[in-house]
Amino acid sequence: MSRKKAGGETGDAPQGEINSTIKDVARLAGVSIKTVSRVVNNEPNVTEAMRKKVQDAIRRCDYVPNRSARGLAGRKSFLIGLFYERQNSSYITRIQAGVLAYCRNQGYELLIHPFGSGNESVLPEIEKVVQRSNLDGVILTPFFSEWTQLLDFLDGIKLPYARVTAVLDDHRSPFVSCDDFDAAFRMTKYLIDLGHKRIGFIKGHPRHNSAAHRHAGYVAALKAANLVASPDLVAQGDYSFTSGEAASRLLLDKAPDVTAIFASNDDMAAGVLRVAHQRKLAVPDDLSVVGFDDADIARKLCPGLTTIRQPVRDLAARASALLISSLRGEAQDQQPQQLLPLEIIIRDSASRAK
Amino acid sequence: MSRKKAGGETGDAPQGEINSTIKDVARLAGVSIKTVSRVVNNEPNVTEAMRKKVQDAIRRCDYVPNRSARGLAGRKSFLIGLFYERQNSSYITRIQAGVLAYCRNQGYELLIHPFGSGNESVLPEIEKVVQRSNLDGVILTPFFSEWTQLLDFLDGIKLPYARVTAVLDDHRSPFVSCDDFDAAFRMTKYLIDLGHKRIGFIKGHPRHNSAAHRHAGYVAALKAANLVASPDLVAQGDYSFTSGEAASRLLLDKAPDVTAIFASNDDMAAGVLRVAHQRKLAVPDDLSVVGFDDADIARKLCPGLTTIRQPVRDLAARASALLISSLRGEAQDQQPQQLLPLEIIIRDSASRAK
DNA sequence: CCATGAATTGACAGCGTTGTCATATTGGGT
DNA sequence: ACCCAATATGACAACGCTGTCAATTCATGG
Repeated sequence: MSRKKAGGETGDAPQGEINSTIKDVARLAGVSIKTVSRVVNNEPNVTEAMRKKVQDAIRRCDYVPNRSARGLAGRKSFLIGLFYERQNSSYITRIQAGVLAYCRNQGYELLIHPFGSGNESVLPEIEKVVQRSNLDGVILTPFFSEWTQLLDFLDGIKLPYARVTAVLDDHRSPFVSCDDFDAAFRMTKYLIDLGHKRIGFIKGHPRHNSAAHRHAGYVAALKAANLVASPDLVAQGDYSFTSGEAASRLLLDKAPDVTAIFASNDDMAAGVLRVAHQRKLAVPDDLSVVGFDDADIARKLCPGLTTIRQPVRDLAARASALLISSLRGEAQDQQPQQLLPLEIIIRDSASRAK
Repeated sequence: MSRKKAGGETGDAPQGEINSTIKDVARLAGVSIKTVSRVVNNEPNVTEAMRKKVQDAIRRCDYVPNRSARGLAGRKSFLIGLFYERQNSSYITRIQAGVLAYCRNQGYELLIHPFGSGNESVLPEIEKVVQRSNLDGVILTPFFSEWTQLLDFLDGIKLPYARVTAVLDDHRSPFVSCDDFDAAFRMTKYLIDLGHKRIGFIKGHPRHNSAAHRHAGYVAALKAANLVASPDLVAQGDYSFTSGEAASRLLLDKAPDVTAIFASNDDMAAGVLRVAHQRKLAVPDDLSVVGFDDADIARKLCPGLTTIRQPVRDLAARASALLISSLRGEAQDQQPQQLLPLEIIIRDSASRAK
């Protein structure tokens, strides 16, 4: 921390050698440190002239407030946590990007906290982390964002949180989500419009709300087109690649006449591709395959995967905004619950049914 | 921060309602706060009996030191940064996991800092981040770990760093690396042993040292087997999927008789797979393809990609250990430069030459 | 021109630690 | 027993900032 500054950035700033403190700024501006503090924190009741003068001094001595001192005095840490399930790198990388993009500008730093999959045994682990990390708030992604026990715990210790999650009807805290149902509906309709009548579906992890919504969208689209939604056409997966392989084998055995398979995420769709390859089914000629998420892998598979793009980065940024504005005690200048649109990305893995 | 504790964890700890401070511990143990501080920080000159007593008190009132106060008083932040290039999610997720695994236990928290690709324009951005974030040290991954200008900057401000990087011969700071040359040599030899004589190679990003080492390993293996290392067999890539596609097209045009292609990483290998698919070349029957990294995607492609596994997590954990021990001012109890082994992972994308 | 309340500014006491230095306390060596 | 060094412990002042509240300035109406 008390490090030397890089020398001679802008022709040797006046006081620019050592990390300057609020006192230096105050002296330079000829005001009290409290006034500097007011300007830094955008507090009201500072005349425009004063604000200008102070900001100028801040710039001149390259002042950056000391996080520790701020935290100590103000009982805040300016640290927010991101809880997520280990794995799932593409998704989480994008979440991180979104959160960082917003938080940094707001003077908050991000502490990432990958945990094992949500079950009893991680709860104590989470408790410990929360206690040590000194967080001002956290951002939750699925499955954590839907895990009642965890939410109860956070509510209990009054740790503010915002969530990225599937649509749900609790009223616990702000959240941001996508319309999984609608997107699955549209994707299914897209396949139907391509002439497919027997469309298989691989469900996601039963614990994730998104899995149910996506499945419901699929069923609704079939119904809307007067197609039968037979259980033979559906297999259970858990959003993992291997579960996609297993489910598609099962599906292909139960219903060898399917001409298309809609996997609830891209990893499972990759599993379907693998199985199709093993069984000498050409994709998309013999079998159309579509996924969900538009993960990194979707464009790298061959054929490129037709899928649904989640605006993950934006979801994360909005969740951050929600969290930070609530940390600031600001009135909800944003709606506490937001629904973002999903976009179908057409690549090469689905084609007209023969 | 000054939050209530979760109620009634272990039958209502004695003083456990509010976050307790060092004073509470001192009172409970009947000693001065300084002594508590000594115990917490593992300082010498504390009798065993005293240490026990204090540790017991700490446990009884569930004490966790306040990060901000520690930072302020000790001029440390207990925050370490991880700088990396945006993109490349699989690799970076594993790096994060490795760093976290080590740092958390040591009482350090991780601040992640993705930046655009290293060029002049990110340097100021990095400077700003360093200044605001209050880091005690940073961990660098390629390309940043090999970027002289950045290292100069960090040296200039005396910010300690440790690196994950390709082998290099500077003596600037500790680093951890893998033997890219050797692994590439062995992989090439593996292909040669499968009977391949015309083996194409796709180079990585010229700025990364690993790219040169991998290429050198390939060339050396060919030479060792008395095969010609013709320039026709080599194409330039930049570690991206699209560059893999482009390079393999070029390669296949220049040297239509290649029976195997060694791509310098898995993303580019995925690009090769895509092009092979487009050109109706069956992999591995018509063309063997191998990659490097064992990224997430390697096992999800079809066919599964034969590649080289980097112990990324371990690399990151060791770099963290190096950094933290230097932050503590400990004598180098570890070698400042470490070389980790690489392992060939055989899947289904390479087979005996016809 | 003065009184009044609102807006602006400042003085100062913490916040919870660690660093420094002074003060016990201990264990040998005579 | 007695002295000295070494070891253990404690008192207290920072660290750089924010919160509180008092002091000052300003605008307004009488």
